[in-house]
Amino acid sequence: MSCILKIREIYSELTPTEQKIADYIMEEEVEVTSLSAAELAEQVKTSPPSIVRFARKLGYGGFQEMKLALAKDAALQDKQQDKVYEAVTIHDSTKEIIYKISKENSNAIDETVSVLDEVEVAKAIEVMTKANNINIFGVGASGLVGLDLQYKLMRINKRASMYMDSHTQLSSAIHLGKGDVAVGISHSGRTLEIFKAMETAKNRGATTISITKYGKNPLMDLADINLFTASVEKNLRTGAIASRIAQLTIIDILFIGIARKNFNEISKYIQTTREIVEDFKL
Amino acid sequence: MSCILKIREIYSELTPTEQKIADYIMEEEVEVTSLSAAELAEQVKTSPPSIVRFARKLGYGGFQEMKLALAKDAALQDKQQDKVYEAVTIHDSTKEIIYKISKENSNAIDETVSVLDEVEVAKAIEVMTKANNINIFGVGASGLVGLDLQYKLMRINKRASMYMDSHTQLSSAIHLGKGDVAVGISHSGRTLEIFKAMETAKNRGATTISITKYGKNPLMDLADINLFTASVEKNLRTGAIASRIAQLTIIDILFIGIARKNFNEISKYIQTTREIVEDFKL
DNA sequence: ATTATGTTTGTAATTTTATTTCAATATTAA
DNA sequence: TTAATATTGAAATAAAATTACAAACATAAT
Repeated sequence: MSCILKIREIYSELTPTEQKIADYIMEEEVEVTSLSAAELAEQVKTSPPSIVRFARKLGYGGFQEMKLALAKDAALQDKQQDKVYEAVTIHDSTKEIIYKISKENSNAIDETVSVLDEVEVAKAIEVMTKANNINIFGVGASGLVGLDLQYKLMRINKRASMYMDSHTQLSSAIHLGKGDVAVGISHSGRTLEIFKAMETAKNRGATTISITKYGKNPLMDLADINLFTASVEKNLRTGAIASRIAQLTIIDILFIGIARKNFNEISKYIQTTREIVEDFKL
Repeated sequence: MSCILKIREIYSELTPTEQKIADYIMEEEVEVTSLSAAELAEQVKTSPPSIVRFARKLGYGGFQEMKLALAKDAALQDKQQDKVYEAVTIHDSTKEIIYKISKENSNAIDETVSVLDEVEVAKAIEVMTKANNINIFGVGASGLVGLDLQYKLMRINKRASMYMDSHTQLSSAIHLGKGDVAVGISHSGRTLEIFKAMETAKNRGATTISITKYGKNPLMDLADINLFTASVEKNLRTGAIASRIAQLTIIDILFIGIARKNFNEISKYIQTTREIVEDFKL
């Protein structure tokens, strides 16, 4: 565990002097690394022994050991700093674009993992595995994500319908019922067509799953199960860059979760698909 | 720069005793952290002053400072270990699936960056920016990636044709000529339809860009510009999980690269698109 | 209020550790 | 071979961490 975290944890049971030391370390985390026990004592207006006792209380062998732990913390923090990337500018070289875009996409994945509720994912996998019919709704970039999900499900003999236009979406939604599942994909969670189709599906008794950005929005309010993506989007205000990667990561998780449940059958299907597709290869 | 890297860099200009110290530190990197200068000297069969001189030679203020640097190195190394993920198994919990899939996707991006040739990317951006017509070819999962590229280009008023079936692909390819660009997406680089369409495009004088996994394959042999994705694919042998994320990252890079070239016009288009799309929102 | 008890804290002594000085030794060039 | 230079470690020194201990403080019981 990180040193700072340890400090926070036992802060309340520290003596006044120790709390003063804790305050200083939490404030000046990095600087402490280059201080001696006596110097630190001077900063905090206390004595070297108190510093050593403090280090011991945190579970370290002594001040020296605590300093090493703080250095490690700082290193990881620096690493974290790499995440603070900037948007691409007109003056960026190709190299910089490659770096920034890849970072942005990586971050989208990491942050999505941190907002994704594991219980909701498990529920989604459960209902999709048991579903009679699966309907997927999405338009624009989210539509492509929906197609991806449909295509993946098809490979494991799990039929799903995916509609990108509003009329077909509503026509299809109206025939859903109990035991069916509707998946609505919309980054904003405010896409009118998707909302209407999902509303219809829900009224008909289908279980509804939303894939939207994190935060309150009409679609997640409506849906039974909510899967969130991180909402970062920095580049050129174009939208649909990092958000799509995040959505696809959720799709992958759902797919693998469903595929895993009946692994043996499924690997047979995949093998067959694979062999047939191979015939078309050079 | 990491301490070990510094050592390697100046290794040849170290004195015999210093090289012995260097050897020991490179071997026992982590352990050194908990040793005093005298203890380390004993291990290496030398004296404390030599240890201190060694640290100074690397640019540190003293042995203490070098130890802090080594601790930081170790922390980062531990972090790196996170990358060694395993494929999902039937027994994995939802939590493990989330973790493993996200890691796999992150890694696909990182590794793609490492195989992607910056010069080829720059060339691709250049020819696509100047192209009269852009034709995109892909089938299956790669077809969805192609659609994504088409959709993105459309948003910046750069018309591109994307065809998912072989007949239309060939019919379209035959009308290409000099100044046109054909983009062929195929993970294996061995998809027959895509190869035929790209061959036709090339014969007609169009510039051809391939997006395939890293390594020799027919499509990259044919194409003028080759963009490679990392070829990792561990999960359930299903294909099209990480590879798709890698392909999309390349698409993002191309898109941003093209969009950047005429930034002002483009942000106007995007703004307009955005406003119109907003009208359809809740 | 006063005393006994235990805790907290800093001073001073001690120990450990790092660093510097310097002379012995090894290496290199003339 | 010899002079100049570089390398190295023993001993001395300086700096740092740690310990021992007693004063100061807080708390509870009388």
